[in-house]
Order: sequence, then C-alpha cells, then structure tokens
Amino acid sequence: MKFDFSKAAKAQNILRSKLRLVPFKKGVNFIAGCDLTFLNPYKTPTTGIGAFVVLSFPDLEVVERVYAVMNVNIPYVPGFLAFREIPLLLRTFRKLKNKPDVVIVDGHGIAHPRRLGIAAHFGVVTGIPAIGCAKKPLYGEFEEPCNEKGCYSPIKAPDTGKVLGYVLRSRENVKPVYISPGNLVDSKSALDLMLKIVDRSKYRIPEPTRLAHNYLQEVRKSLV
DNA sequence: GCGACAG
DNA sequence: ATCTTGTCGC
Repeated sequence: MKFDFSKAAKAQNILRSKLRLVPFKKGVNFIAGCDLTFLNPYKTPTTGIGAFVVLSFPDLEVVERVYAVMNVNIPYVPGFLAFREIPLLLRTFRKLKNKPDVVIVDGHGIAHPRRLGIAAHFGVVTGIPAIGCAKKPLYGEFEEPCNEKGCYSPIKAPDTGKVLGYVLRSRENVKPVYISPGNLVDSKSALDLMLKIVDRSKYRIPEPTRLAHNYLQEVRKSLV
C-alpha cells in the first residue's frame, strides 16, 4: 500500500512538540557521523546500507564503525526524507557500542517546513543530541556568507524571522553547508560545535559525515 | 498557477 | 542518493 504523506505531516507536527532546543552544556568526548547509500536510489523499494562512525572529540580520531542493511519501501519526497531513512538509521545506530554525546545527521534539523527535518526526527526519537548538516538548502531565508573558512550567516524562518540555523562556509572556495539543531541543542550550540569540527576538517564535508560516507563506499564494494 | 524542493 | 575518467580552476 502507498505511504500516506498527509499523515506523515501530522506525525511531524506531533514530534515537533517534543523538540527541546536548549544550550548544549555537557562536555563533548565523542561525536558520531552517519550516512546512507542505496543500491538503486531511483527505485522504490530498494536496498539501503547505513553507517555510523564514532569519533573522539576534539581530535576526531575514529573510535568505532558499524553498518547495517535493510530494505527501504518509502520513496524520497522533499520534506519527508526521515520517513525513508530513519528506520535504517535507527537499526544502524543500535549496533554502536559507544554511544556518542552528539550525532551529526546528513540533512536538516529544524530548518524544515514543519521544523522537523531528519536530524530533529532522529533526535526526538532517540533522545540523543543531534545536529543537522545538509549540503543544500531546504527551508528558510539567508544571505551568502563570506568566502572565508568559518564564515556563516543565519537561516531565518520566513514567517517569524526566528533563527533556525546557519549557513556555514566549511572551507574556502566551496559551496557552504547548512547547519541546524536537531534536538537537545540550540542553534548557537550547534554552530559552535560545527565550527570546531570544521576547523579540524580539511574538506567541504565535515569529518564525521565524510568518514561515514567513505566507509559506506567500502562496505558497498565488499558486499558484492 | 508557478517555482522550489534535504537524501 | 547510483553508474564513472579525466580535466580545469583556485
């Protein structure tokens, strides 16, 4: 049977009320990055592979890597990415022996039409502090940050003008990434942590996400 | 109606 | 987000 996106939107509105966007005070020792790959992303159903990589902080040394495989039956529709990816993401997350202090999710947090992007969805469901780091904009208004590494500008809600997150230049001369809190952190805390991570990263994609992505490609090849 | 649209 | 090499620009 087909997936009911109307009900999915209602579910997002309910989960939204469970969001806790508070300053992140606890010390950070471990950060996780995650990502998914699909054998055929243009077909549904398809097979998905998920990966989590746990890194020490602030050294960003790899501490643990896990992956999981699962059939994915829900298509990708903008605004509803979580319904396609969360089940596999959770299955993979459960395999971790080292639970991280915060998870960096590949996608948006509250910079979302209903303030519940995949990072916020993951954060509410797991109770683990989460931050969204997306490669493209989805929702909100912003100005282009300066071209220097570490430059950023706020992403504001079109209706209320409230700050939802930040557009961050992770490296000089590259397109910026989009940072927004998922759960148990606020915009400022999310930005502060990402600035530290980006400062120790050499590439456009911050280390946690980039290493999870690279690991997936390894797993994918070895799984032929 | 039109354009925009994470992965 | 998949399949894929070399090439150009900073």
